[in-house]
Amino acid sequence: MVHAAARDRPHRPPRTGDTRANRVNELVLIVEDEPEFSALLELWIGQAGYRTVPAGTGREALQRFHELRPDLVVLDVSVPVLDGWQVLERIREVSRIPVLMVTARSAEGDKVRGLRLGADDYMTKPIGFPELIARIEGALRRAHQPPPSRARELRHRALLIDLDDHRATLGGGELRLTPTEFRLLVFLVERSGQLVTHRQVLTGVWGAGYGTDVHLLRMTIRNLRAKLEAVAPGEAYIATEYGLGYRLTGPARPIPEPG
Amino acid sequence: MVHAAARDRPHRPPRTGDTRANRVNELVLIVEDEPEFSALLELWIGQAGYRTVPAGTGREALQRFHELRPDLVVLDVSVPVLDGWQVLERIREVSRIPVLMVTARSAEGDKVRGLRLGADDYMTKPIGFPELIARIEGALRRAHQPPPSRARELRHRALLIDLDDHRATLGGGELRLTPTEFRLLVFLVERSGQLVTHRQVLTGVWGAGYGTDVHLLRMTIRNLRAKLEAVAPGEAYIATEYGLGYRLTGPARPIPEPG
DNA sequence: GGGCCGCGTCAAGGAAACGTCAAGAACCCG
DNA sequence: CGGGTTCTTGACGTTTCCTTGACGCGGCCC
Repeated sequence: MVHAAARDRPHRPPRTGDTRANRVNELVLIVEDEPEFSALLELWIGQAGYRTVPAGTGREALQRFHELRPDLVVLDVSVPVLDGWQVLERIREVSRIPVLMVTARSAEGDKVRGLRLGADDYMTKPIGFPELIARIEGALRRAHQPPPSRARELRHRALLIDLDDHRATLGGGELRLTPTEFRLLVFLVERSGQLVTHRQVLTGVWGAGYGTDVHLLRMTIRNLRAKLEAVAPGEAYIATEYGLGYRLTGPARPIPEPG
Repeated sequence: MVHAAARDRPHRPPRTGDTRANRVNELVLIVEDEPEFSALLELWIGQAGYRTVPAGTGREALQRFHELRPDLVVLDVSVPVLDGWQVLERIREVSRIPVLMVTARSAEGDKVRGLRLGADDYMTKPIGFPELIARIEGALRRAHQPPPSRARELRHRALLIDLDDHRATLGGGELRLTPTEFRLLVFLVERSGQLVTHRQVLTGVWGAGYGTDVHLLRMTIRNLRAKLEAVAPGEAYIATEYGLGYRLTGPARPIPEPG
C-alpha cells in the first residue's frame, strides 16, 4: 500500500515514519460463490500486488480465515451455507481486520446493516478495478496506522489536562474533579492569564441562563481551589478580581501552539 | 438577596452543552456550500446526537478545522475558494481524523482520487439518512479503535483473554461470560486505562442505534463486575466516570511528568 | 473609620446519575 | 416443541454531585 498510494501524492504523508517494508505481500481472502467473478477479483487484486485466497462458501470462508489469518477480507453477501452477514458477525467476534462487503443488491437497508455489523466498506456491483483497489488500499492503510492520536492537551504551569481522557494532573498528582469542575478548569486554562468575568464563565461553563448566578460560580471555584490546594499547597492558581471575575495566574497567554 | 435573579429563571434551564469544554458529544465539521443541503446535513447529524459546525468554503473549513479540532469531517468536493481536494490534502498533512467526502459527481475517477488522497469514505448524492449515519458511525468507531492487532489473546493485569476460543481467565480462574459480556470486556481491555464514553461502548459493542441506552450498558457492566468480583474479590477493575462512562483501571497510559 | 457590597465558608436540600433486584421477552439448543 | 440461557425492560434504593441558603470576614469608597 505504501507503493501505489504514495506514488502520485504530491505531499509527504504526515509522520508516517513506519518503514516496515516487509508487508508487501498481504493476504486477501475473497469470499464469492460465482466462479467467474471470483476469478476476476483474484486477478485484479493479485495484479495489485496482493496474495489472494478464494472461498466459495461462508463455512469455507471462516475456515480459511482462522487458518490463514488474512489481512483483509472481500466478502460477498450472497454466499451459500453461511451468508455474508453471518460470516461478518463471526469474524467480528474475534477480529477487527478490514472487511469489505460486495453485493449485487444496492438496497440501502443492506448497506446500513453491513456497516452497522462492523463492515469497513460496502460496495455494489458492478465495481471497477481502480475503485476496488483504492478502497482496499485505503482500508489497509487505515488498519496499519495507529488511530489518530488526537491527544488534545492543555498545559498551564504544572497543570496538565488531557481533554480526550478527561484527566487533569497537577505536577504529576492526579486531580479528581467532578464534571462541572473539569469544565470550569478547562475554561480557565484556555484563557490563562486573562481576566474572565463572572458572566463569561457562567455562560461558558453552565450555559445561557446562568449568567447572573455568581454565587454558584463562587462555590465551584471554592471546590476547585480546594482540590488544587490539596495537591499543590501554597500555589495560588485562581486569583480573584474583585468585583469583576477571576484570572488564572502565571505566565500570560502562552504562545499558541501550531494547530 | 443575592439570588434574586436566579429565582426567576426556570428551575433548570436547558443545559446547552455548547461549550467547547463539554466534549461529551463528538463534533462533526460539515463543509458544504449549498445552504439547503448543508442545513439538512446539520439536521440529520445533529439528530443522531452529534454536535455540528458548518463551513461554506474551503478556507473557512480549514479555519474551523484548526480552531475546533472536530472529530470527523463531512466534505463536499465542490466548495468554493478551496475545493474539497485541496481541503482534504491540507487536513491530511496534519491529521488523520476521519474525512467522509460527499459529491454529486459519481465519476469513478473522482472516487479513486478521493480515496487515494486519504479520504475514509466517498458518498455520492443523493444519500439517505440511515446510510449517512451508518457511515459516520462506522468511521468514528474505527477511528476510536486501536489498530487491529492480529493477536489471538489480550492481557490486562491478571486478565487473560483468548480471542480464538472465546475464553477469559482471571489469575488462572475461568470466567464464564456471555457473548455480550465477552465483547464488552474485550472492548474495555483494548482501551485499558482510557476513558470510554457510554456512546462509544454502546455503538462499539451493541452496534449503532443503541447510542443512548445507558441503562442497558449499566446492567451488563454490573453482571461483568459481579463475575470479575467472584474470581478476584476486592480488585476493582471497572471504574465509573460519573456522567461520562467507564474506565478500566490499572496500568494506564502514563502521564508525562516534567522532572 | 464606618457602612456597604462582594467574597469565602459551612451546611443542608434536592436532582441527576448510578447500582441493584426481579420479572418478562427473545433466543438458541436439543 | 419445550427447557434453559441470555438479553432487555421496569421499578426502586443508593451515591454523587449540583444547587441553594445563611453567615462572617474583608476590601473599597466616602
